[in-house]
Amino acid sequence: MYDSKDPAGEAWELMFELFKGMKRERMNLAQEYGLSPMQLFAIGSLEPGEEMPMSSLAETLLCDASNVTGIVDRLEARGLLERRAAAHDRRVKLLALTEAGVRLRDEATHRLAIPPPEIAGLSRADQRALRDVLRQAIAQREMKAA
Amino acid sequence: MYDSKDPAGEAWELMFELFKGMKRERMNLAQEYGLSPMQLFAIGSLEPGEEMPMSSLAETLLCDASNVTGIVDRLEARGLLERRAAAHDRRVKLLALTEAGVRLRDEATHRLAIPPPEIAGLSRADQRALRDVLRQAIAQREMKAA
DNA sequence: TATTGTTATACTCTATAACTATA
DNA sequence: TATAGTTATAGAGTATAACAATA
Repeated sequence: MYDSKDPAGEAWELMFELFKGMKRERMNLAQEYGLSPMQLFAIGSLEPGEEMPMSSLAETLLCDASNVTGIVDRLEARGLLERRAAAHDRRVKLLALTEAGVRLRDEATHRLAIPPPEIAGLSRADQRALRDVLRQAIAQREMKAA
Repeated sequence: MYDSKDPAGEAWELMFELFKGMKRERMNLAQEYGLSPMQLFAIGSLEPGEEMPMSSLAETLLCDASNVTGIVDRLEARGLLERRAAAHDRRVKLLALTEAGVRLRDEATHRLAIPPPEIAGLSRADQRALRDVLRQAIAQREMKAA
């Protein structure tokens, strides 16, 4: 038995199909909360109970630091997060979710973590096989970094 | 042997890790061509040699039809596509890639189709296993649609 | 009457550059 | 001097509503 085509290429192509569905879902979810997709992503990037400098959020969001000012302004006006002073460096502002922010984040994160029908409908054995190969894939990345 | 956690949920979480890397790659590629991510996505959505109504592109892009006017304006000004009259319905405008558009699209599509190191670094057996499970997953979708 | 694409409007995201206040 | 965050600016994406041409 042989492959008519590169299996890695086909696998990547198929994953892209699933990715498109996720994009739509994220847009719908953001709209439900009255947030833009980027605002929802920002909320999701903050860990409840932890503080993150604005510069770190800019890296996570893959955008310039100047954009974060506006994004954070709007989320702060909505009462979902707050700016706090950093103890050791008065230039730095630390971001932290408010109680309302934590609630929204937990709910949204939970809903986005639910696998789509394409994955949920697989047999348990196929789900485990998929998980195992993906663990391998991500492990490759960590090996390379070291 | 048992699972400490839902395998579908963990698989979905791991796929999300790979998606994040793809987002960065798409942004970098668009910037190389001097296009916005959305403009590159629009170019990639048009099949060389085929025509697509603007309304269809709006559906593919997951945005309102009014946005497509501006996106297409900018791509047309760059000489990457053109508007054509539809024979049967004079309200409709058909979009078609120019020669330059086809060249750019083919090159960008080819580069985006290259699997990331996480997938390329898997053993051939793992790549096939991943492909087979993803074929199953997408087949689920088609079964449901019928 | 309904539909396709456009325009007008208002808001958000985006990068660049200049600025403030710290370090 | 260098860095964290802001502001100013200009361009692009976004939805809504109103519109023209056509069906």
